[in-house]
Amino acid sequence: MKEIIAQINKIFENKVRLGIMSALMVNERIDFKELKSLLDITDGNLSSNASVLEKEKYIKIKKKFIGKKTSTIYSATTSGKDAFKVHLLALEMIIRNTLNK
Amino acid sequence: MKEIIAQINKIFENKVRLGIMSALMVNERIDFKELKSLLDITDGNLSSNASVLEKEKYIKIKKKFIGKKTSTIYSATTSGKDAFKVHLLALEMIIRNTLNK
DNA sequence: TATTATACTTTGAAATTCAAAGTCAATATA
DNA sequence: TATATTGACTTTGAATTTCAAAGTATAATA
Repeated sequence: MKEIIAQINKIFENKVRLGIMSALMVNERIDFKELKSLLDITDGNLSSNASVLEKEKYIKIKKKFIGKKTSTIYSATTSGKDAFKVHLLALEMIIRNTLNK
Repeated sequence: MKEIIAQINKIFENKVRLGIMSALMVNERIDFKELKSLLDITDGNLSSNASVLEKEKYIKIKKKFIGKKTSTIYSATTSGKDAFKVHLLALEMIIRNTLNK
């Protein structure tokens, strides 16, 4: 049990960050607006949680110009994807040992 | 996506509480010592997180005497089990949509 | 040239975390 | 028989985290 719990990554415990990572596993890149509407959260919440993931080097944040407007593009790093998989596998084990009991 | 994320229960985001609930889904009752060693956490951490679950009525905390020593016994309530299942099903959907991609 | 809109970021009050310190009864030791 | 010490927790509070309101910067519009 403790071995599985130890695989739980504190950074991914937060549901916004869980959502960001999940979205970035399926989509190679997503912009701010899209991610915000996908997760249905406030600007501040997305921005600050994305910063947490960036600080851990789990995602990359790039700013581009679409015409004259800026656009912020998010993508997961390889280490972010790997760390997230470890986290999900731990959750999967917990689920497997818990449901249908 | 937001519909799934909305099913994530803030109380169960914390890994100690996730571990407590998971253990109490599989075992009808567990005592303090057993749970502490199962999760490998400090006394204070177990005690305060169990209190959070009790306040939500997700678990019951009973004190018994084993000889002349007190023993604290934890068990999940029906509503606790139900809430935990909802949480795990949401995680399961995220995992299913995320892994092997 | 205001004013409003777009696209975020920063700030900080409120909530949460978790180990150290505290409580309290039982038992061992001097 | 005082008085440590142990066992089984609980409480406290400093440190960290959360997240929406306020702020910033540029562009479009009236």
